[in-house]
Amino acid sequence: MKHTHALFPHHLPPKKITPSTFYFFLFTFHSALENFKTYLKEKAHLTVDEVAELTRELSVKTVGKSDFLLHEGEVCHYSFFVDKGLLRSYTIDEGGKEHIIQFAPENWFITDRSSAYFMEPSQLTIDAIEESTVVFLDNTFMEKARDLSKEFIRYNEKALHNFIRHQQQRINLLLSATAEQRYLDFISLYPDLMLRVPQWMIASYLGLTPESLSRVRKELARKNFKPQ
Amino acid sequence: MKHTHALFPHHLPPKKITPSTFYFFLFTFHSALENFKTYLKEKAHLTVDEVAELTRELSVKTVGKSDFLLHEGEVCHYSFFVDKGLLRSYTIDEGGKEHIIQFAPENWFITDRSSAYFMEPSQLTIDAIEESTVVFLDNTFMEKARDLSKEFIRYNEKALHNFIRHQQQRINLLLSATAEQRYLDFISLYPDLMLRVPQWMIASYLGLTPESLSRVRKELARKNFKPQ
DNA sequence: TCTATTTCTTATCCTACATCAATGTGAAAG
DNA sequence: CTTTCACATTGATGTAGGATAAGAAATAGA
Repeated sequence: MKHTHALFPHHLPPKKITPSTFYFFLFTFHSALENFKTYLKEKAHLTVDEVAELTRELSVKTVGKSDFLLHEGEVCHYSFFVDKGLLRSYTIDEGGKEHIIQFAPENWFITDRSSAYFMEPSQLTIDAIEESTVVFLDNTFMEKARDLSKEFIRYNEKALHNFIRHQQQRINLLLSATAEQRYLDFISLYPDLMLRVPQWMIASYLGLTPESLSRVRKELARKNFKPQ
Repeated sequence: MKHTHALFPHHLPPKKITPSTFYFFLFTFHSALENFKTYLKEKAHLTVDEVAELTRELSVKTVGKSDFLLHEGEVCHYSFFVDKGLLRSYTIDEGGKEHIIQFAPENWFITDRSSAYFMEPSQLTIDAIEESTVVFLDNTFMEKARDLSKEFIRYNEKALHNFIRHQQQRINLLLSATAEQRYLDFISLYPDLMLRVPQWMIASYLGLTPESLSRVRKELARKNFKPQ
C-alpha cells in the first residue's frame, strides 16, 4: 500500500477521503498496473514472474489537466507509461512559442530519451493534456529489466529503432511535404487524437499556425475528404 | 588477400594493373582497415583481440564520385564506415526532388537504420559525393560484435541515443528555426563540410532552395559573420 | 442556467521563402 | 585561349503560410 499517496493528483488533494473516493483511487492504481503488466507480457514477451519482479516497486500517479511531469532544464529521470489520458512533450523557442514534439495517448510511452540517457538537462517539457493515469518508470527500472531478461533487451532495441524510424519519417515530411500532406500523415499516425486534441496543438505539432491548419481543413472539406 | 578485388571502384576497373596501382590499392585497403580498427578500440573500447576477431572478414571498397551504395526500395544490408571521402543519404519526393538526410565524412557511419533493422525496403538512397574508401559492415557484423563484447553493446546503445538526440534536434530546428538559424547550426555540426559540399546540397539538407541559401549567406556576410 | 474563457474560423494584409530566368565565375576539357 | 560545364549569384515575381484582429462557437465554471 506504500504508494497509495502518489495516486492523488497534485492539484487535488481531497479534503476528506471518503470511502468511495478511496476505493476509486485504489481501483485506478490497480487497473493501471495491471494494464502495464499486460503490456509488458504482450509487447516485451516477459514471463509472469519477470513482470511481477519488475513491477513490484512501481509508482502510479494521476495527474490533472496541464500538470507538469517534466520541466525544460531538468534532467529527465522517468519514462512515463500512459494508462489513461493524454500527455504531450514540447519545446519552447526564444519567442516563447511551443512546438509539440510528441503526443502520448493510452499505452504509449513518453520521455526525453536524450536527457534520461545522457543525464543532461532536458530540452523538452512534458505535461498532461487530459487528466491522466501514468506509470512512472525510473531509470533503475530499465537496468533491472535489462538484467532480468534478454527478451526485454530485444524489446527495447526494437522500440529504439521504431522511434528512430518515426523521427526519420517526420524529418522527411518536414523537409519535403506541404501542410496538407503533413496533416494527413498526422491523422494516420494518431487517428483518434484529431477529436481529443485542440487544433492549435495539432498545428503546433505540424509546424503550422492554427489559422493555417484551419485553412488546410477547409480545403480538405471542399475536396470532400473523409478521415477513415 | 581474398578481398582485394573489392578495392577497385566499380566505374574504374584498371585496364592494366601495373605494380604501382596494385600497391596503391593494397595500401588504401590496409590503411582503411587500420583506421577502422583504431576507431573500434577507441570509441567502442574493444580489446585488440576482439577487434582482430571482428575485422577478419570485412570488405573495403573504394567508390567513385556519385557511385551508389544503396538505392531507394532496396533492403539495406550494410552499415558503411567512411575511411576517406564523403557519402550522403537522401530521399526523393514525388516531384523527383532530393532531400538530403545525412552527410558522412571521414570516420562517420551511414546507413538506413530502419531498413537494416526491420529488413524493409529503404526510403533512402546513399551515394558518394567524393571518391571514397568505405568499410562495409554487413548485418552479421553487428551480431558477432554483440556476442563478442558487452562493451560493444553499450557502445551501440550509446550510438543509437546519440542518433536519436541528433534527429530530435533537427526536428526541433525544422519546426522552430529560420533558414539562417538552421544554416548556422549546420556549420557547427559539420564545420569542414561547408567547403567540401556544393551549396545546393547544403540547401537540400536544410530544406531550402540554393537561391535562398545564397541570400542567407549574403546576409550573414553583410552582418560580418565569420564561421567558427 | 448563464457567464466567461478557451478554441475555431474568417478576413486582411504581410513576409519568408520558392520559382523562374538571366548572368557570373571558376575550373576542367578541348 | 575558348568553350563548356557545373555551381553560384542576382533580380523579378509568385505563393504558402504567418501575423493580427475580430467574431462565432464551443466548453467550462459557477
